[in-house]
Amino acid sequence: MSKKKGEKKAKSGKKKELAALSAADLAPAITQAARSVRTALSRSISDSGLYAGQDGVILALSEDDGQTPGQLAARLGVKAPTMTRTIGRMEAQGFVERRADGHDGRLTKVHLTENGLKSVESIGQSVADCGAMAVRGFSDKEVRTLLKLLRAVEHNLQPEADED
Amino acid sequence: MSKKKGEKKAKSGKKKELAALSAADLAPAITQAARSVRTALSRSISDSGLYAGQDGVILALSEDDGQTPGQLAARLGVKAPTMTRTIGRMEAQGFVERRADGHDGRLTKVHLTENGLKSVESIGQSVADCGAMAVRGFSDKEVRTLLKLLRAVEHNLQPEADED
DNA sequence: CTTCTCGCCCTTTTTCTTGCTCATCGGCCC
DNA sequence: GGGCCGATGAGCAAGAAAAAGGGCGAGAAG
Repeated sequence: MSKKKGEKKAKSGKKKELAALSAADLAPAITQAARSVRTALSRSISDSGLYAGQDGVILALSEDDGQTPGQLAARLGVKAPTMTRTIGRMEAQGFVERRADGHDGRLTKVHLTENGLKSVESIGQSVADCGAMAVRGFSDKEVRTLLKLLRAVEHNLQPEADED
Repeated sequence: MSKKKGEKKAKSGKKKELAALSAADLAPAITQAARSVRTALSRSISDSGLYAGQDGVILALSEDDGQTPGQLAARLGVKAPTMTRTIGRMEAQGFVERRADGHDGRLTKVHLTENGLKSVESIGQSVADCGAMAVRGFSDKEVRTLLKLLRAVEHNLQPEADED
């Protein structure tokens, strides 16, 4: 697998190399952008008493209450163990609560508590505010383009959903 | 699905609200996309023996060897303590080594070891490969647009660089 | 037809890492 | 000597992978 491209600047004269260079820059770019978003969002929602990554659980539950950890994990794009621990912490914080499903003993339904329900709009506002700050100066078309490309990237990187 | 989005507050009915909704979707989208990139990259470089986040150190050092932790942190967009710990672990793994600067006692220069130097091309290949997979099906123009928007987002979220 | 066992699914636990914030220590410049 | 900058340490949390626990259902056997 020794694909010695040698020096990066040793271009073979193919335009594909230029695209490859851009693609190589994409991973760091998206990582840094996500870190910035994460940090900004973390500060926005810290006054609500929760941490980055918990906001998605609140919002997902506000749309469909009583989801299982697996559903939440799939919806938010994280692994099940991560969701389990996040739920456990949010339960300790009093935002959500776990209820055993009567029909399937292996299922656990996650419900918003009153406290969690009250924080929904605050969280939504913080997320929207953070997003608005991120796209400050963008045209509406640019925002939609960014959104579309982001989702395409996410779709391209799904290991299972490789329909190519 | 009962998506009662307009239920939280009575909006004023301006077209700006539509943009706000897109902006609200941006934070989750970029977070999930970054998670996918991080996971894919982590698997790509795991056979090189290092973890996600360490690749940037290797590549940055391959371009300019002997940088200080602070320079690396600024370059990779992480905080100094994070870089310190990452460097410490990579030093234990044998990829980099710390050397005290003779002129300034408070500075620490980070250098690539022979082992680290050998992994440079493999890492660069993994990053490029991951980026290429992420933008599969994208036109060259779309890739550049995504890159540009990503950097603009990052710039918008810098607390210090608030030139507004 | 009943019952038991095996396999699968979902959840949870554990261990590793990155990343941030706050706090500390040490060396340099004024 | 005092302030400042840079590096480091401690504590908190997310996220991933590997593995364990428990329940449900289907299929085989009586």
